[in-house]
Amino acid sequence: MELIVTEKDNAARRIAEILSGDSASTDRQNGVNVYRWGGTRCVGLSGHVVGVDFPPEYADWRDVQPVELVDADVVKTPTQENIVRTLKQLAADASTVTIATDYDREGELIGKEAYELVREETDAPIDRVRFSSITENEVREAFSNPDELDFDLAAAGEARQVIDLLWGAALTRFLSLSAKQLGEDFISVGRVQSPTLKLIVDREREIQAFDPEDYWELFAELQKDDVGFEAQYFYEDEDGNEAERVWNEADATEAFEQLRGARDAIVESVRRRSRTDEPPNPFNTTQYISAASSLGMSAQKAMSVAEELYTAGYITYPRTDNTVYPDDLDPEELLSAFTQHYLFGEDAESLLTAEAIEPTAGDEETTDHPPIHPTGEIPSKEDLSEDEWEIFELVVRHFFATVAEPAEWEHLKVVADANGCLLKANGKRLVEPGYHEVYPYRSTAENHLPDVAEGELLGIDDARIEAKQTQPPRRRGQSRLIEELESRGLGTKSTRHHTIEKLYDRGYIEGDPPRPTKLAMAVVEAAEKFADRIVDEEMTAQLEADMKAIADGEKGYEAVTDESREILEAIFQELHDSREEIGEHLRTSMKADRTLGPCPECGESLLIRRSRRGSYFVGCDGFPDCRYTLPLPNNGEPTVIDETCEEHGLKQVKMLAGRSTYVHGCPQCKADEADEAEDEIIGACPECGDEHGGELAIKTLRNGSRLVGCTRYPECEYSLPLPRRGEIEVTDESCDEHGLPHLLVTDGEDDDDPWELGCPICNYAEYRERQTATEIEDLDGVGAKTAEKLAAAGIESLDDLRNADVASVAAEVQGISEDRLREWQAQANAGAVAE
DNA sequence: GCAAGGTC
Repeated sequence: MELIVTEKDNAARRIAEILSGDSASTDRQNGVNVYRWGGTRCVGLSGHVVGVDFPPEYADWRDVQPVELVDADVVKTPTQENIVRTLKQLAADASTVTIATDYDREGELIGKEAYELVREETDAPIDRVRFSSITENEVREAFSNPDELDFDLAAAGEARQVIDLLWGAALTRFLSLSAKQLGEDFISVGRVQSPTLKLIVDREREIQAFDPEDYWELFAELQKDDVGFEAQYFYEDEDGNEAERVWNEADATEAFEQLRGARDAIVESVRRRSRTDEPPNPFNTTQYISAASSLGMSAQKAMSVAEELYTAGYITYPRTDNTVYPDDLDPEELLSAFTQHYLFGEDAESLLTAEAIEPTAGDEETTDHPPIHPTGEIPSKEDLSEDEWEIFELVVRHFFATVAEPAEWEHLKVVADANGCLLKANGKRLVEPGYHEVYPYRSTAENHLPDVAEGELLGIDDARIEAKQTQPPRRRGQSRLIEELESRGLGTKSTRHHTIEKLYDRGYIEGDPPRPTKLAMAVVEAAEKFADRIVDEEMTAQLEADMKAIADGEKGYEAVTDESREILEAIFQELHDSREEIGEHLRTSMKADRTLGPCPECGESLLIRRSRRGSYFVGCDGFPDCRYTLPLPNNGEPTVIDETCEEHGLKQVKMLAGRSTYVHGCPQCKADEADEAEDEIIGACPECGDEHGGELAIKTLRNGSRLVGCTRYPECEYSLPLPRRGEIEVTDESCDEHGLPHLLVTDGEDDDDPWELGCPICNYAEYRERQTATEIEDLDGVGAKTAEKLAAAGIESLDDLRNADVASVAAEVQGISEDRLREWQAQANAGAVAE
């Protein structure tokens, strides 16, 4: 039997289709797809199926000195046991094995991992094929000219794995131990995440150190006949450049007086030029994320939607660095796939009428995957969620744009002299819309100026002066950060968005655009002082150079990893004496991130704390001497924001709970409001009204939540949730079914359009129903398609998922692994706790 | 429980 091993199931299926001429059948073995035709079997891995780690005796952080990790062994253990078992079973019966993992460094290493697993079972020959896209020609060509595994290239990847583990684990443990943070709030550092964090911290330092400068700008309205247009004052600076900002007030006032005295303005010059506006290059991952972000999608969301569309077969693989379409992509053919479509048809037809179709191309041509483009298979809009359709359309239109004509703009610059003051006005007009006709994501705003000629006299009106200040540099948004990481060679197409997400999870950044926490500033400071390499992007550059040397056979794996161990060892010698100091610095900063302000009872600080049961509350730093506390809401993670409550001098609290993130405000105010609020009785309790006379009342709790609850609480726990915000009004209307009055919620901002909540029992029932309908799709990486598949397997709500037998669901649903399901199950359970 | 890199 001949065995073919690919990097992922999707690749295995497509290769099987090509090589078998569509005759392959699918078996499930240990829950893994195995494609079979004739005497051939083809199986897909799931990326790395083994992982590197320390031997078990290093597992306990308290028993092992972090420095001991520097010289510890590193062992490989299976992480995807079902796949490893299947691979070995297949290998035992194989007469030849072909490794067909992705054509890049990590693919070579994944191939070597498969090689070693196969070698445990058989001496059969193992060869390697390489192809840059899974198309009939490329695949057939590759399989008719098999090559050998490149062990040097794989060793380069192994060196990276080991160095990342040693540095990451040893320094992470050191920092966590020194700050006595061993639980889930450990303090992590790594070769990629820490320079990324430093990038964010450095920008924050620039902002903090920024000293604004005053300047003035002058404007006037020029008029030709009845048409007015704005013009701006400018002058020639010392370097002979055109400048608009006047840097001292006296000059500005003088120029303004002069401008104000102008009766008219004479046109000095009119310059027209045309500018070509080139269509975008094919999408790599970074550019795709960036485009999706201008549609308001986070990097994480953009990637999970793209993965959905990819697994469903509508777009190509979404993780790629490539910005050049492969030769075998026939743009005409792909366009033809859209000509019959009710939405895309017209655009596709018009693009096909061009004389020659020449796609744009970027600078990066790689061998792993083609740029992201539609496959030609078109989903119906109803089958996709809104986000999925939006992204599908983006990818289709982006492909259209890459084969469309450039646009042409006409720029017009008018310079006029007004009483000795020079004024300029810029106009632009889109002469040839070109690719904009099929790609509506970029601005085509025009600025029309009237037709004026040199020497013409124009009216002048409305001269004004504006005092301004220079602004600090802006924080980078997520997609801007990812672009920055790419340009600095940090991380990879598949990891950059995870890196950012990790910084959020670790409590290093908050908000959007991300801002560093005090802890992040302290971690970067500590690292800069004692282990500069870990926050320096140079470490990646050096590693890349070493990996290249290993791949080229110029350096050995041992030499590179030994050298790295020595450097790390030296760092630990430095760190040794500063442990206390570093720990203290980190702890102080962490506390600062959680501090609200003075305790009203004792004057110490009020902090966000966590009870032993895991719920958050506000407690005094003077505990146990001072036992002052305030409650917090029980959904989400509290975080301190900059706004301060003037009455209590406490910073406000924001609750991070994914989609339902909200500002809780000052916890003291919330508690006071609840203490003052009177319960308002609205009817009998449906649980205990008949028997015990319990009544339902609208209640406000000290943690800010409101509910309809029984007056016999805690004997009777019947309750219905109410919204946190807005004024609740009890109306005269009542519910036929439950006998309770209808409620009206008036939000301060939107007085005219109150929310008719209705009967609280009916409202809650409807709310639950809506929840169930969308909750599955709220899980990471689940889109409409996957939700549909899960529903077909009987999983329609989070409750279903919590109670599901993962193994049997995985066996029933194609393309969803047990691991994935387990992750979702964990998310569903975490959600249950948060509720 | 640590990293970063695959994949889902």
